[in-house]
Amino acid sequence: MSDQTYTIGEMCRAFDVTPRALRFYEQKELLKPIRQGQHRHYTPRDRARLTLILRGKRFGFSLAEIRELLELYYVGDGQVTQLNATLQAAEKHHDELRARRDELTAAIGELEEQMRLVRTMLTAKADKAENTARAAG
Amino acid sequence: MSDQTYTIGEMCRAFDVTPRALRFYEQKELLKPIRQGQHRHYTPRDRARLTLILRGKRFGFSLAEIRELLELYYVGDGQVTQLNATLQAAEKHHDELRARRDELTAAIGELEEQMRLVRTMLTAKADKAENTARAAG
DNA sequence: GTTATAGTTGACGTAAACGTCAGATTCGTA
DNA sequence: TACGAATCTGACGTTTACGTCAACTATAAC
Repeated sequence: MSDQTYTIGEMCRAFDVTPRALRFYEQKELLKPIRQGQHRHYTPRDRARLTLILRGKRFGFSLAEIRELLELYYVGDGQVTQLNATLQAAEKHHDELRARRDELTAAIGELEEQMRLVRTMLTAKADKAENTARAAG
Repeated sequence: MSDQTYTIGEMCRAFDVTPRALRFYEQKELLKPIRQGQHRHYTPRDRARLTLILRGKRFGFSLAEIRELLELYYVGDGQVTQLNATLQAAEKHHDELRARRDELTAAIGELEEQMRLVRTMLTAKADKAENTARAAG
C-alpha cells in the first residue's frame, strides 16, 4: 500500500532537506507526522504537503503563505459556508499565481530581447574582426 | 528629456519603497545614484534597475541573485570573451525562469482542479439540501 | 535668522528560516 | 548487554532584508 510511513532520515534523503527543516515545518504546523513515542513517522499526506511546501518556497512564498495555500487542499467535508470561504481564498491565490506567471512571461521576453542584442553585438564584432583580417591578408 | 533625476523621496513615492530600502540597495551595489554633496539623485537608469529589483523580489530572488541578473542588462561595449560570458549567464537565467514558469503553470492547473472539486462538493450539498426540502414539503 | 521639511550617516533591533551544537534517548544488532 | 546509528529536545547562532531610532545637515520659506 501507499500509506507507508517514512522516517525523518528517509524524508531528508527523498526530498533533499535537513531534519531541522522538517521539524521547523512541523512547529509551524505545515506538517503533522505521526508520533510513536518520540519518533516521527511521515505519512503520504505529509509527503504530498512537503512537495507543495518546497514548490511554494521556489516560488518565493513565505511559510505563512504556504500554510494558507496548503489549507486549500485537504478540505475535508466541511459546511457550505466553510467551502465557500475556501473557494474564495483559492480564487484569490489563483489570481495571484496567474499574475505572477504573466509577469514571469514578460520578464522572459525581455531577457530574450537582451540576449538577441548581445548576440548582435557579438556577430558585429566577428564581422569586424574578419574584415580586419582580410584587409591585413 | 528623460534624464531627469529623482530625489529619494520622489523615488519612494513612485515605487512605494522606503528610503532605508533604497540606501540598502545602494550599499549592496544594486543602485548607484549620483551624489551632489550628501544628497542622492536617482537617474532613469536607477529607476529601470529598481523596476527590475522589485520584480526580482516578487519572483523570490535574493538581492544577490538580482544583482547578477542586473549585470545581464547594461552590458556596455566589452570584449568578445566578456560578451560570451554574459550570454552564457543569461542563458542560465533564461532556463531557470522558464522552468519556474512551467512549474507555476502546473501549480495553477492543480489549483484549478482543486477548485473544481470544491465546486462539485458545493453543488452536491446544494442538491441534497433541495431534496431534503422537497421531501419535507 | 529661525523654522519647517527633506535628507544624511551610524548603529542597534527584528522577523523569517533555518544551522549548529549539546546532551539525552531509542533501537537494531553483535 | 553493550555499542553504534538514528533520533529527540532545547537553545543559541546566522543570514537576509530591511525597520527604527538618534543626532546632524542642508535648503527653502517666512
